[in-house]
Amino acid sequence: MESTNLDEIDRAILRELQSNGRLTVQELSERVGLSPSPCARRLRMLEAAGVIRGYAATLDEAKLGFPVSIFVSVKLDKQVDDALVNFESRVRGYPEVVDCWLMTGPRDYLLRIAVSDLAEFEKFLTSSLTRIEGVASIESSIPLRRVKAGSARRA
Amino acid sequence: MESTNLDEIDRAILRELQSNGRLTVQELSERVGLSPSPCARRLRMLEAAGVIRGYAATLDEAKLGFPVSIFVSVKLDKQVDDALVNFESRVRGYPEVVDCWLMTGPRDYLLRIAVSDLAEFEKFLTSSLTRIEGVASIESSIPLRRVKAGSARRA
DNA sequence: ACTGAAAATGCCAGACC
DNA sequence: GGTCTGGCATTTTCAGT
Repeated sequence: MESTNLDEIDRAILRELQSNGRLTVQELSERVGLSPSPCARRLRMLEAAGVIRGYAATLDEAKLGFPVSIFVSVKLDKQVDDALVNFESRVRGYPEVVDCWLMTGPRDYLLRIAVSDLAEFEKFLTSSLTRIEGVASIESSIPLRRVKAGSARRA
Repeated sequence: MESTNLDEIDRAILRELQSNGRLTVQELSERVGLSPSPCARRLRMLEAAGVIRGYAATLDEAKLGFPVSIFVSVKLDKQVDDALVNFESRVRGYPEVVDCWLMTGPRDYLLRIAVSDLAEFEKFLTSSLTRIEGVASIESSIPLRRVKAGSARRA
C-alpha cells in the first residue's frame, strides 16, 4: 500500500477530479497543462493503481431528507474478533450509518448517523444499534453544523 | 432547505450516481428504467435544485500518501462569534483537515486530520492548530481502520 | 410525462512523431 | 509527452403517444 510515486501533474489531475469528477479527459488535460493523450494515460494509471477508487455524486444530505447528523461512540463489552466482525457487518448494513471508524483506546467505534429527525434517531438507537450483540454502551454527540466537508485529503 | 420531493426514480438516479458518478445519461437511464430524455431532465433538475452538489473522484488516502487519520476535538476558550469565524476560516485553509464539525455541548469542534505519519501530525498540531487564537484545549483519538466510508447517507 | 429517432456535437483511442 | 484523424458515443431537440 505504497504512496505510488505521484508527480505534480498527477496530483493536479487528482485535485481537479476531486472538485469535478465528471471532467472529460480533454477538459482535464487543459487544466493540468497537458495534451489529451498523456493525460488519459495518467488517468488510467491512477485508476489502475487504485489511487482513484471511483467516482461519486456529492449529495446534499439535508435536501435528501436527512438534515440531522449524530456522532455515536460505541463500546463493546468484549473485543474478541467475532464481536467486531459481527458489529461491523451489521453497521455496514444500516443505511443510517454513513461513516464508521474502529478506534484505538478503549476500542470503540465512532459512527456518524444521518437521520431525518431525532425521532428517527431514537428508533434507530433502540431498535437497531443497541440490539447488536456485544454493545455495552453508547454515547451520542450532536453537531450543529458542518464546517468543512471532505471525503479525502486534498491531493 | 426542503427535501425537494423526490420520487422513487429520482432516488434511484441518486443511488446510481453515488456509486458511479461518471455514468452517462444513457447508462443511467437504462439502470433506472427510463429512456434517456426524461432521465436527463430529472438529472438537470436534481443538479439545479442542489440535491446533487457536484461530482468527485473518490481517492485512496493511503495511496495518496496520507495513511494516518486522527480525530481531534477542540475547545475554544470563548465562544464569541469572532472566535468561531476565525477558527473556521483557518481550519478551512489547512489541507490536513479533511472534515470539521461544530458540535453542541461544550461547543467544541470535531475534526478529522489526514497525515502521512505522526511526525507530520505533531508538526501540524504545534505549528498550526494550537497557534490559532482562542484554542483552549485539544484532544486526539487515533482510529485503527475505517469500517464504513461515506460522504452522505445513501439515497 | 415518457418515448423514439435524428442531428449535431464533441469525445476517445490509436497510430505515429 | 505531443498531434492528428477516424469512428463512435453522447447529448439535445423535436415530434409523437
